[in-house]
Amino acid sequence: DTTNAVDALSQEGLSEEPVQQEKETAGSGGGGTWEIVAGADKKKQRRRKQGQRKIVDHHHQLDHDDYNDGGADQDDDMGGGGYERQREHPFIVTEPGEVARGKKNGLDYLFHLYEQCRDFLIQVQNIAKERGEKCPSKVTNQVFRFAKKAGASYINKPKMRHYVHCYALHCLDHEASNALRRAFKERGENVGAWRQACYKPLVAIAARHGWDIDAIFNAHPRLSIWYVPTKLRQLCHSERNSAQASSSITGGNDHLTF
Amino acid sequence: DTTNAVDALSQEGLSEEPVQQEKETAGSGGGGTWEIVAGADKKKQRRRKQGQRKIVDHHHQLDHDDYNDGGADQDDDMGGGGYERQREHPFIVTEPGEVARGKKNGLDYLFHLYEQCRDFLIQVQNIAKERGEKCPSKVTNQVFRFAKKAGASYINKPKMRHYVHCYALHCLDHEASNALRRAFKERGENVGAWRQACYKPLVAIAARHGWDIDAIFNAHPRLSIWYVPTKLRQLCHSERNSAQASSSITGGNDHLTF
DNA sequence: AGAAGGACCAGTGGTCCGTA
DNA sequence: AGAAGGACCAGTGGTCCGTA
Repeated sequence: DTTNAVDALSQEGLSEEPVQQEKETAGSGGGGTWEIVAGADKKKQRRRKQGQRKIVDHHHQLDHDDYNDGGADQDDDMGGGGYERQREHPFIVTEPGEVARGKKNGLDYLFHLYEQCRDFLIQVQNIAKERGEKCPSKVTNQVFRFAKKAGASYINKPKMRHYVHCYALHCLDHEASNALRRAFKERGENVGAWRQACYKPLVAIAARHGWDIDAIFNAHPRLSIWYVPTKLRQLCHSERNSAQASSSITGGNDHLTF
Repeated sequence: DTTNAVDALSQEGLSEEPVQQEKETAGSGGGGTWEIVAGADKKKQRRRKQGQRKIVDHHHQLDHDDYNDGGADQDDDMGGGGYERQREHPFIVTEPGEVARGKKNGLDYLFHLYEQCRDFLIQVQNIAKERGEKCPSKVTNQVFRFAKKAGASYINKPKMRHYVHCYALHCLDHEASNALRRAFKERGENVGAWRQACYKPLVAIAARHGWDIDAIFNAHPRLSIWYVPTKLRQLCHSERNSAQASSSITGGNDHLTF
């Protein structure tokens, strides 16, 4: 029931950013060898590397074809002159069934990405079983790599992990999820605000199920393949503790009293 | 039912080896800087580092007490003069119930280590649940670290992983496991030979269960906390393929024929 | 400001191989 | 030779932060 019709929900074309190349590390001072010897704390330095100034690589403008294989129409302001790298359009809060207009993607499309990842996982699992190899039960790095190789370059780990709990609400309480989307769209809230708001109803669901958020995820066939996000786990934990504290004050009958 | 009585099965005292210290890396040639610059293939080199000659560190003989905290009786030949580091006695093939004599450990003791690991896992799980953290379902590095901190220095990952399939046979077919031990003891075989022989009956069990060795492990409450060893998985896989090939020749009714 | 994602990092699973 | 285990390494889960 993962319909391909939903693919139409994604806006054609992608957001763009200039492709940039890291500057050659040619002698950024005087004695290059000294830097290697002295750079004992490599870990700190590795991060800082990114901070070095970058320049547009004009060579790549020549063999343009090697890079522009996406087929997405480049119908907009490339006036800058630099070569453009593509990013997905940002999400906006849409009602169920609503297609985002302009250079935006809607939430049905977001949730569709989770279904696509599931499909990729199933493929990875089938290949693993065929080969008699270890078979992942969750969406792992291996699955993200597979998705990328299969051409789904718009799927990436940080994005999928970022919205997992939103997808969880969508799975576990479709009506509540839809209502939340409508409310936040009406109020003109941005995606970040909607995303934050998804935590609360999930914590309420957890409360009704003995606070076992792992069991809740695992009990749902489509959700069970996703790792429980750290923040959701932490919220459930601290909320459980608060709930126990207040119920023990009011004389509630949990294991802390009597 | 993890009885403490089994602890008595381990021989008191431990095998010993001199404590040695890695030589200072002081100028192993002439131009130290060149080595760093030229040593592009670090990964190969790191292994080789271990191969450097080592010397006994006589300083440590002075503050002896800091190291000799094990309490195991040092009643044997320390004649060498070097400080002694402890190792577990090697295993020998023993019958069920038999206690190994001399500086050896028996197989009941080996299997008892698996039960101990299970206890440590349960403790780690309880702590994680209490804190609302991710809860391991298998014996992970975290569990081995916990065991070590708890004083069970004789438990380590390479050893436990090495004999997992032997423990699997012990769990899944106690009678076959016991019979194998008696046979190999009688024949005077060493532990390595017995260990190798444990694979075959496991593959036979897998054959009877549709070759799904993961499902077999997971179905057993004590075995499910252990990762399926790579070699056992591979054996099941290749044996399944051979079995299918031969049954399709004989006209067997599996999914490859008709 | 809000947002997408490359790339980093601490700690993992797996086991080699230097040790005795 | 047979065996125990320190320590290594490739690839993981998790997410920061440089990018636009």
